[in-house]
Amino acid sequence: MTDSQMTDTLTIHARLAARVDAALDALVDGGMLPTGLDRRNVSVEPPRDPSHGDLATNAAMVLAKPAGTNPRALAEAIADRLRAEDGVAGVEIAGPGFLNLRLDRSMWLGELAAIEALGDNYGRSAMGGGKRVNVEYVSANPTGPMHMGHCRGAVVGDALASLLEYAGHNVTREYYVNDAGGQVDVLARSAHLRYREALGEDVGTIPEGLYPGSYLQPVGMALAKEFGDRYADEPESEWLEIFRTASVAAMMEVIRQDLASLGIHHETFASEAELQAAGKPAEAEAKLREAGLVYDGILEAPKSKTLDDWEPVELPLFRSTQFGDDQDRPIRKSDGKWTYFGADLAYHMQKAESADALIDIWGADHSGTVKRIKAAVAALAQMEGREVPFDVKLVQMVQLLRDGEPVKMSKRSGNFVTLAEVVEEVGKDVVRFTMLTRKPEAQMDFDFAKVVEASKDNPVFYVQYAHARIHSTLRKGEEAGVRPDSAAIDRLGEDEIALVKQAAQFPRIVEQAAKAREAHRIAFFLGDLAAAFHAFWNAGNDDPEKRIIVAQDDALTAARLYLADQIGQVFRNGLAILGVQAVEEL
RNA sequence: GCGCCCGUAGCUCAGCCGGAUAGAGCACCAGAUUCCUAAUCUGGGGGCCACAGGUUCGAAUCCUGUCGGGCGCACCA
Repeated sequence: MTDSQMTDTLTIHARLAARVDAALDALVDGGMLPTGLDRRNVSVEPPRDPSHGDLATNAAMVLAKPAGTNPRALAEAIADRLRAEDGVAGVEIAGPGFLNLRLDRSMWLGELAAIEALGDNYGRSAMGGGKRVNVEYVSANPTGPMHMGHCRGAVVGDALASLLEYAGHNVTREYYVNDAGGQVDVLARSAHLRYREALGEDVGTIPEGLYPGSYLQPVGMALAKEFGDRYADEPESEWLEIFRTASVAAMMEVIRQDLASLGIHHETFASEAELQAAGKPAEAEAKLREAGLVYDGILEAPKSKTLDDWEPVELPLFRSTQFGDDQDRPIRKSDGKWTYFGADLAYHMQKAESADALIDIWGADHSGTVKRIKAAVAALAQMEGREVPFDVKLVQMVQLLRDGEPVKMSKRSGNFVTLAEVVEEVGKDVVRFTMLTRKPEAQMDFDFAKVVEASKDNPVFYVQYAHARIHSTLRKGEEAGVRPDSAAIDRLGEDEIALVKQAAQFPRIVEQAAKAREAHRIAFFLGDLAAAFHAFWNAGNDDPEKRIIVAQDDALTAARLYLADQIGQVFRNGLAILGVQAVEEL
């Protein structure tokens, strides 16, 4: 039995969903429901208002219509089945046909045992069924260090990859290296200038059109050391390729370090240059031409602005309009080289060969190109009959603030805030968690002063504080000679059960977040759980009997420590998905 | 002009596949500290879910339109 299968059989939310399902099966056997009803919209989840019970299902409302019966009657029949189940204390029918379930205490206390047994695997799910999901994120151009503009997409992509993995998918984290376009030629020329500088030449100010950043100085020095003055006065044709390869490699090394400082490690770095060298875009073009999806045509002049040098030219165009795009898109330029899109199209087709689903994380400034790339993947389905689900997640800009004032960034002058600087200043955990406290498609501010604030306004801190409190309590207990023990677990009261109920939502939250592909839901769940734990803790301030460590009552203390220990486990598991450390002390 | 994202409390934002009386934090008001970390907690006031239609047993959620904000609209990357 695998870990994820264990989760499914042990956790409350999975068990109850299975029971509702079984009740429906029984009604099908008994002839009350027709066979083959679509149950995808049947949910089993806690009602918003806790007074309605522990769990509610909408099964009767969803199925009544297709079954040709009325919701109340169907609800009665389902309720009868569920009442007979062990651990179900009561079933009520409410409103238009909700079934509200009340569970025995023992069911909830049993969830603590499930957390203990599953440990780091509590919350893992088999939902993904081992499907191969390729998540492409970051893919920053290899022309310099990462800056803050890349940060959010990097974190969002990485957390999403972990989340999907946790939910039972076979995930590949991929970085697409744009090492074939004009910008890497600019990089090579910039490196050549720094190379001459390293040889002792006074290069003055860096000319317009070259990358001015000082991060290229070490690259120039390394090249000077390797080649001496061999290429100092040679024409570009002699050195461009060599310098391009060397400087791209150097930049990728810098980027890998930047990513590592955020705890991000991609399994695959796919090179655009290699893709082209392997003839992939040409292969794709041939296939598409055969299917009538690429033709030679003339592009309309751009509508946004008038270009002086615009001339209508015949180019190979991909029929993206057939898939909802506004315009067909060129895959090659008039000089015969591949456009970015032409190569990207081939790249996505290649990715689709070895994946069951593709996800790209892009900056919102690329929103205009979503349709054409989705068209490319859709074209693949049309040509080969293999449909690969493909999501492009757009991540909005982050506005950097310092004391409420925007921090100015200008890439042109090389004067941008690098990722490394920010991580150095506020720490990896703060950066990661903060980026996940908002849904990715909403704009966000990142205020240096606020994100490092040690108060409950700061969700990073608030969650870590809850975990640290649990840890320190366990330590205190140990000092007093009491260890967590479930022997007296029946003595836990309603407050404790309420905390368990909340923590027990974790597996369900993981599945829903994975399905929606939204890792930020884990962050919000942890924030809520932290609030519940702090409230629970505070009750002990008013009433010493409610403290976790209760004087003169080792059995009860052990039971509460056991509870705290399991809640701590849920924090650790949630934080692990987000790639944030569960600290033991603040 | 066109495309994408956003619009929920004074502010910053959650709100699951349509579900029951729309939530949290900040700010504001009133409280709690002989305490296992008060870096915290308890209670209170505060809403036309931008607006107008539509779909249906039911809409903040789905559809259409309008308004407002952001991003984008090269054979660039």
